[in-house]
Order: sequence, then C-alpha cells, then structure tokens
Amino acid sequence: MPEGHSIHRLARQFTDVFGGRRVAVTSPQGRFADGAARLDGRTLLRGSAHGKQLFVEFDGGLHLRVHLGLYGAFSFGGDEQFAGASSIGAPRRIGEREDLPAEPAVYRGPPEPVGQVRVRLVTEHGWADLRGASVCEVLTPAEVDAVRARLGPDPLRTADEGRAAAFHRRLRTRTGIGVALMDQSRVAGVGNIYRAESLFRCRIDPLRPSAELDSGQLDRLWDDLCELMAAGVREGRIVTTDPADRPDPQLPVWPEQAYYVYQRAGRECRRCGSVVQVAEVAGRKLYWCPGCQGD
DNA sequence: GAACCATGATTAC
DNA sequence: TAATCCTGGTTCG
Repeated sequence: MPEGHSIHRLARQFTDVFGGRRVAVTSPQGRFADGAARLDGRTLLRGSAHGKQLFVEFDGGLHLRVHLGLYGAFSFGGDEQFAGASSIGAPRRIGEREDLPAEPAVYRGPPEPVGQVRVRLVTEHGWADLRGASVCEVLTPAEVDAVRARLGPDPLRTADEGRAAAFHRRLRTRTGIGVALMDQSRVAGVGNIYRAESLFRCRIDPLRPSAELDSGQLDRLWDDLCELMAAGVREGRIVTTDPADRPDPQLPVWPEQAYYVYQRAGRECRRCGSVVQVAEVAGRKLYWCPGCQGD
C-alpha cells in the first residue's frame, strides 16, 4: 500500500529490526542476484525514505534503493526479539487458512520462498522478503544523491530545510493542481489517495491550474499534507475524515468512513451531499466533490 | 478459475 | 496515450 507514509514506516522498520546487524542477502527469484551478492554479509546500518523511495544503507557505502511501484510489498517475520523491535508489530497473517501449517513454536529461520521473491534479507532474528517492486538496485552515495535531487520536498522529512518554500516554488505551474501533486519532482510521497483527500479538505478544485492558487491556499495544502501523512505513519493506514464527519466520532474508523472522496464516486459527499465525481486524468482516477471543490 | 482492478512510474509510439 | 512491469485482492461467471 505504497504512498509515502508506507515507505517511511518501512524505513523505520529496517532501522529498528535490522539496524546494526549482519545480513545475509539473496535473490531467490534470481533477478537481483548480482545486487544481492554485493550486499551479502554486510552490516545494515539504517533505512531512510524520501517520498516513495526507500533507501537501506549498508556498511561500505552501499545503498539498496527500492521503489515498490503499484504492487510491490515487503513481508517480515522473525522471533520474539524481532517482533519486540518491530515498529509495525509482529507480522500479521493475512488471509490465513485452516489448512496452512501452524507457526512453529520456536523460530527456525525464514520459510521457503513463496512466489517471486526478488530479495530476501536474513539476520539471526528475522527476515524480510521483497516482491513485485518496480525498482530494486544497489547504489553508491553519489547515485543516491542523484535520485534524491530529482525529488520534490517530502512532507514527512521534517528535518529537511526549506521544504514549504520548495513546495510553493515547484507548484508554480499551469498544470492542474491535481496532476501536479502526483508529480514526484514537485512534491514527493503524495499518491492518489492523499492528493484527492487533501484537495477535498482544502476545498481546492483539482483541475485548477496550480499557479492560480494563492499563497495561503498553498500553505494550507502543505500543512494538511504534513498532518495527514504524519498520521498515516503513526497509524499505518490513511484516515482523512475528521471525527465530526463520521457517524460516531468515538468509534474506531471503519474502512468505509476513512475517506471523503477517494473511491466514493457516485456517492453523496459527507459534507454537502453533492454526488462525488471521478474522471480519468493523466492515466489515474481523480476523485472530487463538485460542491465543496468548485470555484 | 478467469477477469479485472489498484495507494506507481517509466518507456515507447 | 498505450504498453509494460507482473502481485494480490475482489468480482464475475
């Protein structure tokens, strides 16, 4: 589920559970055999993220760069120490079936690879498998810098200087704000959900040329992205509805209540009752409320 | 079991 | 703009 918040969570997970540990690196699928051989046996130092790019640093100045694309995913597992260090908790078994073998009481290492495992990282206490990524490669520090130089400011990289100013600068374009927000060279980490939801929350028409937005609107948009995405990192899911816009503000948020417009085409806007619209724009589905986000 | 679709991005035409 | 990468969940028949 890879918008920027997921990648930042992955980065933290790598630091927490593999940081400072020697890692055996393989490519069961074979497509990353050369890269795996370069990393095998090194100590993993830390994970970091910029937008949807994940960087995992190893000793000797080598960095693993991963981009999950639309359907890439990591899965993790390990012993009690691994689960204790994990920032995303013990691995959940999704779609568990009764005929699956029971989890062994004692951790004896990673399971047989299932499907196309591009990379497998194994330490004494746990493992990580990568499947379906669109990018998986080993980079030098200079190459990492080159990748990052192509990216806009990331709402989740709070330590980076001048981010709000960079956001303003890079959104000075005639491109529609809805398309501009998905352009990773303008702002990094925003995907289809965050763009739709933050534009709704800021009452901005997604088709409006970005450069027509005034400074206050851009400020509010940036602040909202920072807030929404930080919440996404904390909670491990995207929830953009304010409690007041949910049936019972006290109750846990059901998936159906999590968004204002994303995947709600044809349904009534939670705030104004207008019918939520969808259109294919630049190859992606764009959702908005004509009532709340008109001019 | 097939078909379709997705929180992404690059490449070719 | 379309094809591609090639996973996994959901929907269809």
